[in-house]
Amino acid sequence: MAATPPFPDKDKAQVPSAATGTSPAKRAQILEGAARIFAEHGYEGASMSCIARDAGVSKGTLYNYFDSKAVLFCAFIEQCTREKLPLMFRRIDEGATMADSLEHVARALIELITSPLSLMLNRVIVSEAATFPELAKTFWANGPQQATSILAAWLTRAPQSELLDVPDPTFAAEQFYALCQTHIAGRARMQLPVDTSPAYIDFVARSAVRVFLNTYQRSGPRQPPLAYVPDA
Amino acid sequence: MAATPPFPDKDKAQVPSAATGTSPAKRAQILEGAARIFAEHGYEGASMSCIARDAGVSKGTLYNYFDSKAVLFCAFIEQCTREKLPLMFRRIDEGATMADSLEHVARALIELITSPLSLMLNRVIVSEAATFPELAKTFWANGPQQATSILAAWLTRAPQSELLDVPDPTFAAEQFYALCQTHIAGRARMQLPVDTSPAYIDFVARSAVRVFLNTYQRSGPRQPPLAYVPDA
Amino acid sequence: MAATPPFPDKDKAQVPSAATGTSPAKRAQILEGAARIFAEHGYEGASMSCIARDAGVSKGTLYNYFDSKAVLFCAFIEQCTREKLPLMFRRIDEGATMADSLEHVARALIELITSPLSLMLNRVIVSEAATFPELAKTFWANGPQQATSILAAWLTRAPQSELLDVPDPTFAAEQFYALCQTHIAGRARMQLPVDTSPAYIDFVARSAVRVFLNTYQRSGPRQPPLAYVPDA
Amino acid sequence: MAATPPFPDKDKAQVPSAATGTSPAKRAQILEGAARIFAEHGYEGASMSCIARDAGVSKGTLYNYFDSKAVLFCAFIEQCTREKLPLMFRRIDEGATMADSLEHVARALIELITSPLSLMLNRVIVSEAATFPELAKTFWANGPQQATSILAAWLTRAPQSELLDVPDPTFAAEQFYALCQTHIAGRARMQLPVDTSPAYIDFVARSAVRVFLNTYQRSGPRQPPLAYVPDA
DNA sequence: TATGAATGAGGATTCATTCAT
DNA sequence: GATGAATGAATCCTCATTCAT
Repeated sequence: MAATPPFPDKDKAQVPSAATGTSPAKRAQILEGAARIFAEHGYEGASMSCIARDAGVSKGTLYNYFDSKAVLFCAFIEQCTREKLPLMFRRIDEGATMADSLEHVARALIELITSPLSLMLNRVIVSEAATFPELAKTFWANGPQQATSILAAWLTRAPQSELLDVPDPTFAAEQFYALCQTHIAGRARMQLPVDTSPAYIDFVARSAVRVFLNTYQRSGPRQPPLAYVPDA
Repeated sequence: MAATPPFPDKDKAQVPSAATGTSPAKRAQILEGAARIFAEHGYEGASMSCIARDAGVSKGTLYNYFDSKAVLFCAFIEQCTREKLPLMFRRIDEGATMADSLEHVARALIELITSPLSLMLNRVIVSEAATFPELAKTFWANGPQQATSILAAWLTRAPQSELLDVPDPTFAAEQFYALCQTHIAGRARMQLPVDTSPAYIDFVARSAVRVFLNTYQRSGPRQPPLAYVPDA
Repeated sequence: MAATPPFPDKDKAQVPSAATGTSPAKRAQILEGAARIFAEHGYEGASMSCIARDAGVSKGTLYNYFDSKAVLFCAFIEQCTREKLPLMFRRIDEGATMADSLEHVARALIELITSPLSLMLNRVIVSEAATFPELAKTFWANGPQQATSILAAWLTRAPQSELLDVPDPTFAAEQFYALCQTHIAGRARMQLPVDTSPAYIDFVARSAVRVFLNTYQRSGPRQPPLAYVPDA
Repeated sequence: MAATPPFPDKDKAQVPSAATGTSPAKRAQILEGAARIFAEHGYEGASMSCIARDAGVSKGTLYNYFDSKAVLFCAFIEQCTREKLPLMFRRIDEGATMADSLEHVARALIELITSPLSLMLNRVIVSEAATFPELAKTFWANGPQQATSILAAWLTRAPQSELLDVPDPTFAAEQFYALCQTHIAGRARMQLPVDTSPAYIDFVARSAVRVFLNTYQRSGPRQPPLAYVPDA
């Protein structure tokens, strides 16, 4: 029974080949349409006709700019990932104290993690991770890794480096990043209802900072854990 | 242009199906095939023909046991989620000290999070969360929520409750759960290469415990952060 | 058994279709193929593959021109009904006498009723009347109703109105129409063998006229009934 | 392109063959289920599973009693046609006058023609006339032909034969039968709305009688045409 | 004999891709 | 370069029929 061809070879699009289209404006127009459709329906659920219609071009033009659905999908993910993700966490807003600065970071991370763009990219990349492994790498490098790198670098810079005891800044940054995901991130990724009120985000952020500093701050009294009071 | 295009519903109210298949063995056989295909290709990418072939039954038999692809998918997810996930984190192995016990928990959580079953469920549920929101709920209840509930309950039980200051056990458990995901979980979800050596997992586990206890332990000296030494 | 079987509607609100095909020639070509297959096998018995093969186009093209089998079926019936049926009985050919004129009408009606087109439409419309009630309306309006309307109008126009006593012209026309169906129409509808020789049609037509005028003619001697002599 | 087998050979069921079932009760039970399903969905639209379920037997039993769907369909039509149709017009109820008697006949014919059974048989037989030509013959013989035969015989029997001048009784009966279909029968066959109030049926019946007798009655004055007054 | 699970060809429909205009 | 009609393989699902129990 070597009969029916089992699955379409999604990733045979290795040859960058033809793609004769040249107008950057039209290319961008197509990518915008692709973004809307892929974001809503995922890779398998999106159809090239839909994308063409949404982008306002013909299917022929689509194929002039992108050799295949797979290539278009990758281009879309790469573009979002490279151009939009990094903008969401570029630098650390310094606060009055180190704790203040870290709270800014924590809130920024939570916002990054729960942003529609990030969640959508997470969703489509996770679901196509086996088919397009490159996309996961790019996403990781431009999203989580960039954020933790910035934080790790900050941890080792004066003046905060004076106050901290951080033997492995990368790992410490990743712990902080993990703490910022408490309760919210996993649920958001599965589109389960989540409390994203500013008060709750603030609580999560301050809790993350407190737990982090209780370990990584060089001296000073241990801070007791926080508790969430919804109305506060 | 007289008529609206008439829709040939005709007699949908037949309820011809209701899955007449009854043999539990064959049902299990089908679910096994479905597991392989859904796990590899996701919901949209899997075809009923493929599943039938893989399960060693005809397409007709598939539909004798499951009314539609959606129903089969849900049955598969529900079964994995209800029957296999809870087995992966049932109880807390007590150690000599509270830190030992928490290290056992941390290792168990990391293993749960990085298990192929859990990752696969995560992947397909995330990618179909919009279509099948119930599945996310079930997964959450049987996986992460169960784990954190068990941990939260343990935190409030003597003797460890004597030694801890945990105003919000659920949140504390979720912070611990988040800490256990440091570095590993996000990468694993995207099928990126990940260091899952026992040594590294041990390091992550002990780091989580240390950070956790530095905040939630009622008294005692602050423990300095750990550093990973790969060769150790 | 948690969840209700989720229905994967997902995104039916796409309106991906709307029949993009535009070439009238190809549309006509498809309708011709559809005519042959629907006429022979009826709605349920016809398959889109067959129609595509017969029309000499691919299945995809079929769906570029018609959104579904139901739409194609309706288009086919509507076209036949609107464009071809009315041509078969447009006006009344006046004869030397009123009886002559009515005989022309009768023969035209019998030909209409027994024409392959009319019989085919009758057959498929009757068998799908419950599913596509609009088609029956359209057929009736363009076929029988048009014919009886024309006749009813003629009955009330001078000079024949002078000679006739017709209190209810519509009903009178329908009686005449019914008389023209004597012996032939019912059998033809069931594809039973039928004597459609000109001589027999002539006999039926003249019998209808005679019976009709014996009641509706204002004065003059009653005409005795006719008898059919096959050899004549 | 002698490629795909175009249509299933519906009528290959010539060999009466196996059909090992023997219990007449079970056979009747199956036919009752078949009646309901075929009546509602037609031949193509009915499924053997549906029929089995509706009849309360297994599919295996179905095939023990009837070799195929085609055979079952024919058996169902034959049974209805032979056993139920003739009961609907068995004899002529004599009235005080010949006109009275004919009015009884006319009303009985109209009721026969518009009865659900007759319309259903008409529908399914017409739609499958090409596939099962035998059924049309049987239906005709047991329905319209029987009715017109009885009437033709009555026309030639004393005392009415004395009063009538009927050179071709069969044809005369068929004209009467045709007149009884005025306005109602064609519409009913297409499931178009039809006035079946007793008053209207009465009007149609009396009109048919009047028109008939104005030609076929041996003597007496011409009766003027009737007009329908709904409220009367 | 009665059952109903199993079969697999065939149904309507979709969609990535090509190519003549 | 842009278009969109045409293609046909692949999709989910149905159903007449068979056959082991």
